[in-house]
This record gives sequence, structure tokens and C-alpha cells, in this order.
Amino acid sequence: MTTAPPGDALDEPLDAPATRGRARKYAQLQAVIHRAAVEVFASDGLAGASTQAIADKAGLSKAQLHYYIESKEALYRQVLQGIIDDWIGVFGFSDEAFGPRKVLSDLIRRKMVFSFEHPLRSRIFTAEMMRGAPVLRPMMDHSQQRTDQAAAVIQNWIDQGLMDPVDPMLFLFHLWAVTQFYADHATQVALFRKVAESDERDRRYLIEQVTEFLLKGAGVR
Amino acid sequence: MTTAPPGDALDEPLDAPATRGRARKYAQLQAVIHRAAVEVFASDGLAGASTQAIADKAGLSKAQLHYYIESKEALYRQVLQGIIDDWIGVFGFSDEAFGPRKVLSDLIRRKMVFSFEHPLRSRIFTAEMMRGAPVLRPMMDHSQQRTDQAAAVIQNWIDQGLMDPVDPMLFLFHLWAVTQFYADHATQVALFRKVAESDERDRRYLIEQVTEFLLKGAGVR
Amino acid sequence: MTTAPPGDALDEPLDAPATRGRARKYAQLQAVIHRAAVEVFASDGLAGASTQAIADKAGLSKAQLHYYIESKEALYRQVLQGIIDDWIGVFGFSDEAFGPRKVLSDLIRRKMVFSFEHPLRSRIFTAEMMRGAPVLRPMMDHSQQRTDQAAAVIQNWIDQGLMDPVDPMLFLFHLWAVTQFYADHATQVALFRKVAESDERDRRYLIEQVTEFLLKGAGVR
Amino acid sequence: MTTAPPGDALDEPLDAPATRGRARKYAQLQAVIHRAAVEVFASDGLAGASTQAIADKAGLSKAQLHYYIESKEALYRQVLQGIIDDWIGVFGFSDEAFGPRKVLSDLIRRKMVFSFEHPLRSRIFTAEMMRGAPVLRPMMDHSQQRTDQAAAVIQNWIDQGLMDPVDPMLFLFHLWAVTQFYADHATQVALFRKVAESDERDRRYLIEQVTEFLLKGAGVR
DNA sequence: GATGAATGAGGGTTCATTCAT
DNA sequence: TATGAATGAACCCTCATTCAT
Repeated sequence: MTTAPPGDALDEPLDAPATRGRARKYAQLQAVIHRAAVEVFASDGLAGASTQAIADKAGLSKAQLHYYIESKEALYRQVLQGIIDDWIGVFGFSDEAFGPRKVLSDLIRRKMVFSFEHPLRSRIFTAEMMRGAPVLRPMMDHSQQRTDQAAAVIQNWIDQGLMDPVDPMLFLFHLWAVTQFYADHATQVALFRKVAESDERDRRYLIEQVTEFLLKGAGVR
Repeated sequence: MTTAPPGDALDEPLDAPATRGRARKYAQLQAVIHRAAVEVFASDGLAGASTQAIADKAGLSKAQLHYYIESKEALYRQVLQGIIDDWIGVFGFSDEAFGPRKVLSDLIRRKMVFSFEHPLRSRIFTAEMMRGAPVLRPMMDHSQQRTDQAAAVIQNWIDQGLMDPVDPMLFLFHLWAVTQFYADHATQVALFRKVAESDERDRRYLIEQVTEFLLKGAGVR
Repeated sequence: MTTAPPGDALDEPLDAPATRGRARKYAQLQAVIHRAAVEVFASDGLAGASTQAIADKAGLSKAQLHYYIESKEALYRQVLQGIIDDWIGVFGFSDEAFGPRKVLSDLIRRKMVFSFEHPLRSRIFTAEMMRGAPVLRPMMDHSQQRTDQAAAVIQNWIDQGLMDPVDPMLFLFHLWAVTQFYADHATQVALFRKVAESDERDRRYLIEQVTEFLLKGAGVR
Repeated sequence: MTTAPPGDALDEPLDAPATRGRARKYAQLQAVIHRAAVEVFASDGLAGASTQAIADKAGLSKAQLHYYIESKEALYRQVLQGIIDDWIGVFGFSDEAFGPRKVLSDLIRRKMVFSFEHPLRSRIFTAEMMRGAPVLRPMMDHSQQRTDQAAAVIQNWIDQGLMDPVDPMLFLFHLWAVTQFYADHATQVALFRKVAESDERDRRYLIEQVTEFLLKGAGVR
């Protein structure tokens, strides 16, 4: 489960100091750009995002930004790639043998934590999905396959009487929909609940509630 | 429950025939523009949508379009207004006295039907929400209040032992999240389930499954 | 032989006066743009030409120019198309039966006149050729075929003993090279000969000299 | 007659070994840059050529290239200078006393060989001429004078009855035009003649044909 | 020397909106 | 009303050149 923003992991191989310093700076800049891009893409979308806005947010000139990126679309693709890379860690099932309660609780918790910590990324992903995933589709090789596997595991659990006979795929949808909601609509959630965002205690409460709701809905024992 | 696209309801007050004809044509054009705008905003977003694209889709020239609308943003606001107007019909609780099973089932069914029939509108709404609702916020006067009322009703039912003691607001969120998912991610849903969209029998199946899941999750009796 | 710049031929079908006036203005503007483009492309090349420069020379704003053209490349293609259209009239052989002296003299005169009257167009063509004709190639359908036919006619004349046994294709090249020179290098020609350009009497002299030289070189009787 | 690409002639004055090695490397690099520049300028023109493309072709970084050249225009000027230096060797008349047949045949052969071996340089020159020679003009000090001398020689021959009374300057133009054609339009020549470029036997044939044509055209005895 | 980084000016093109007819 | 035309502000991106290391 790697939720660190790209570029924050600074364990590069040791090198000549000069090179290392330069590479380090380069990586930092890339990270800054990445973060800026996430913010702008999240609020304005691909079409609405201007490289000027990204450059400003990153503290660069527009020309400087374009020195570091290939194109706006490439930067967007890179952001998406970072997201689906993260998804893998988040969405991977742990050992099926632990049974649905443990495995699904873990999954839900990871997903909720991701929602709390990376709401912008989550929104970019949802927005891309809603557009029909024109950019993302060619990048998602195994997602279908992985989802089918997850559904099979759930079916196994059902067959073993460990949970109610729900439609496994739909259950996965619902799990996704509910957990994702806390990222995509974080502002509204906070507003309606009159609770400040990012309250640690509250997050635990939400995870609890969501977990209980989802497991109960599927009759997980 | 009004799911008809705005502009289709043509029960204008009777008037002088000439004026009525003119007004009628005007209303029809507005409806055409509205529909075109929904399509374009849904797939390209506010920033990505071009008035040219909307005009093309409406069969008008760009200048003609701008004659009928105040501005692109105003048109967008109008579309959003149409959506929240629809929401009211969809989301309104029927008489609390019927109890949670009946009331919530009805609500879920209406919401699912809306998802099936107006996925584009749903997506525009979600996209706007995800941006932090910069345009929508000033337009949503009573939504907070209405949601609070709904939560109160649910709390009542809980107090009466008609359902498990869930957090009412969270339950509403989850209900929203799950039903909305079938609109916002219709393409993906169809893809993953290998089912053609818009199959009537399948829609009934989905409504059933979703209803059961949500009610069970809240322990509705 | 049509050497008029496009847009000058104003024999459009009669129409409603308003439309005709508008169409007329449109055609005039297109002609102005075309002329400006010819000048700029001739002196700066495709890559070096800026739409700003073309717009300035045409007395338009850049945005206005782009309202009338599809793109810089398309405008360039249009210019090239105009040139090869003209070529056809210039280069077409009259009736072979008149014999080489008459037919070739006519051709040379036409080509020289074109060089005098459209040196810029000629240069654009040569420049495009020198680049390997990346843009022009797909537009030249029948040039090869037409040239082969011309070569065959010349071979016929040779077989009939009407001219020396020169390589027909090479003769065509030389004819082209020499006549083209007076367009492509008009400035230098004037400079070296210390003669003002565009002197009518001098043009007749040049045509005479060139004709005699070329015919003698091929031993035309 | 020096047709070697500039920079290839490495007979620099002997010097201290270190300096000599350094100077040698410097000269080699200059030659590499020169060759790369010729290729890029020939196909893209001055405006269309990018220093990046030249650097790539020369195997240097853009910054490195700019360390070795003063500016893009200066490099272009340098290329032009190399070309006109070559022209001198190619175009110089041998001893007038040998008579027009010998002298002109030699000149034509040299010019044709240059066309075959340096088509790119030839094209750059022609392109510059067609633009009106804005860069070249200030560099061509003696060309006018030299051409006048050549014309005088031809006039002499005419006066001696060694060739027909053609306009000497025009004859030089035609000589230039025809021989140049085989460089500037090498691609089209090969295409139209369905002959592979750079065939040694064919080159001899072309030189023969061109020589005969030009001499006959001027009635050289 | 060589290289990554930076920059200012411009490149072509699009667009929402307005205007005149 | 409806349409062609016009406009000014952006937009994404490139480039020759310079700078710091």
C-alpha cells in the first residue's frame, strides 16, 4: 500500500554528488509539478486546466514547466498512471483464507484512508471515468481481470456460506461507490455533517460506520 | 417525480395565438439547446465545452446560440438548475408513516430510475460537486435543510426500532453514492458486467439488488 | 492559360444582391489573403512564414486571418494548388502537327511570360521542389504522365527528323530550367544585366533569345 | 577545383602538439557542425531550421552547439561562405586561349560534378537567391565583376567567330540554370527518368548531353 | 568544455462573445 | 431573427539564446 505522492520516495541509488544533487532537484521539481497538476486537474479537468495555472501553482514559468513535461496531456496521463499505480496497492486482496470479514475490512480501511489522504487524485480518477475514460482506457491493462478475480474470491466465500449470496460484482461496485464518495464529495460531506475535514478521530468513526454498513449489506459473517 | 427533460413540459398559459406560437417555438428552441448543452457539458465539462459544439448539436449557428443564451456559464447554471429541480422530485420522502422499508425502497427506485434515464445530468452534477460546487453552491438554498429533515425522519425510525442505529446522514450518503454510481459509471458497469446497457429486465434486477443491499446495510426491518 | 490570381474571376452566378455582395467581399478577401500568402511564402518559405506576417500584409488581424483559412499549411497547399492549376495552362502542348518550332516556341513564350508575371509563384514552386516536394507530391496526380506524353511527342518529332536526336526528357528539363531561371532569379538577372525589371521591350528580347537558344540546342528545324 | 566539404581539408599549420591536438579537434567539430547545418538548412531553410535539429545531426547538445557557433544566422552565413568559396573554384575560367569548346566543356563538367556531389549546398544557394539574397548579397563582393569578366571573354570568342553571337550574360545564365537544375531538382530528375540517383555511368551521360546541348545552343564551334 | 536549466519572445490556433447587416 | 465577420484574450507549445554549475 503505497500512498506517498510520487517523488517523495527519495531512496535513489547513490551517485556522484553533483549528479545526485541534480537528480534530486529534478525529482523534487517533478514532484512539485505533479502535485500542482493534481490540484489543477482536480478542480478544472483536463480541458479546463491551463498550463499557466499549473506553472503558477508550481512556482514555475510556463516555459519552464514545458521544459519538464512533454505536454499537458502527457502530464495528465502521468497523473493518471500514478493513481492507478496507487490503486493496485490499495485494492489488492490479502489472502482469501483470512475470510471475508478480515479481508474486506482491510480493503475498506485502505480505500477509506486513500480517500481521506488523496481526495484530489480520487476525483481526477472519477472524472476521467465519467467521461468514458478516453485517456485512461488504453492504460488499464489488467483492471478487468483483477476485478474478475476479486469477484471470484467473493463468490467462493458465498459458496462457503461466509456471506450472503449477493452479486459479487455489484458488491464490489457498491464498496467502491461508498468509499469513493468520501473522497469525491469530501467538501459536501464536511458541510452536511458540520464537521471539520481531516479530523483523525472522525476518520476512524467513518471507517467503522462504512465498514459495518458494507459488511452488513452483504451479510458477511 | 418528474423525470422529463426540462422544456418538454409544454403546459404554458394560453395566450394570443401568434404569441403562443412564437413562445412555443422559443420554448422548443430552449429545450433543444438545453439538451445539447447537457450532452456537451457531460462529456467535456464546463471548461471543455465549446459553444460551437453545443450550437452544432442543437443545429444552430454559434451566433444564434448566443442570441438565445446569456453566456456559457449561464447556460451551465441553467442546466444545473434543471438537475436540482429534478432532484427534488426524486429525493422527496413520501409519508414517513409508511415506514422505512416502503419509503426507502421507493426513494431508491426513483433514484435508480433517474440514474438509468438521465446519466448525463447525473454526471454533470457529480462533476460539479467534485470541483467543490463553485457554481452550484449559491443555487442550493434548501438542500441542507431538506437533508437534515430526511436525516431526522431516519432518526425517528431508528428510535422506533424500525431499523438499526446507523448514522442517518451517513446512510443518506451511502444511498446516494450507490445509486449515483449506476449513472456516473454506466459505461464501466456495462463493461465489467458484460451486459448491454439499457436492458429493462436487468434494470429491475439492479434495482432489487441495490435496494436489498442498502436496506440490509441499515438493518431496515 | 489562366494567369489571373484566384479571386479575380468574378463571374459568379447571380444571386440575391445581399448574398452576392457578401460573396463578392468574401472572394476579394480570399484573393487578398492569397496574394499576401504568396509574397510571404515566397520570401520566407513555409516554415519561416508567420501567419502574423501574412495577416499584416493582407491588412487583417491574425484572428481574422485564421477565420478565413483553415491553417497555415492549408493556405500553403492552396497556394501550391493555384500554381499547378496555372502550370497546366502554361505547359500544355498545342497540336503536335504544327511541328516543334511552332509548338515549342509557343510553350517557351508562355512559360517566360508566366515567369515574368508570377515570379513569386514560380519561386514557391521551386522551393517546394527543392525540399523534395513533401506537400506537393500528394497533389500532383498526372504530372508524371503528362511529362511522359510530352516526351513522346518530342520523340516523334525526332523520329520524323524535325529536330536533333536529343534525350526528350532532358530537353524538357532544360527548357524548364532556363525559363524558370528568369522567375527564380529575377532579382539577380536584373542586377547582373543592369536592366530595370519588367521592361516590356526587354521581355520580348529575352523571350527571343531564350527561344532561339533552346531550339538551337535541340537542333529544331 | 575544390569540391571537398569545408573543414575536411586539415592541412593546418604545425603547432605545439597540445594546441595542435586541440585545434584539430576544434576544426573537426566545426566540420561536423558545418555538415549538419548544410543538411538541415537545405531541407528546412534558414527559418525552418532549428538549432536543435542541427545539434542532433551533429551529435551535440543544443547548448554545446551554441558554444561553437555565434548564432544560427552566423552559421548560415558561414555555410553560404563555404559555398561561394567553392563556386570560385568551380566557375573560374581556364585560359581563354584554349577556346570556347574546351573552356566551356570544362566549366560545364565541373559544374555538373558539383551538382552531383553537393546538391544540398546548391539548393541552399538557390533558395537564398530566390529570397532575394538578403544574407548573401553583402557577402558577394566580386561576383558581379567576375561574371562581367566571363561575359567579356565570351564576347571575345564571339568576335573571333568561335561561337554564335549570343548574349554572353544570358548564355551564362542558361549555363547556370541547366547545370544547377541537376542539383536543385535531383529528386524529380531521378523520379521522372526512372533512374537511380548517383549512377556513375549515367552521370557521364548527363554531362555529355548537357554539354552538347549548351554548346550547340550557343553555336560553339 | 559540457550540460541541465531557464527565459522571453513568439509560433499557430481556438474561443466566447459582439457587431453589422 | 439569423448570419457572416470581427475581436481580444487566451491557449499550448517551441525556440534561439544564455546562464550556472
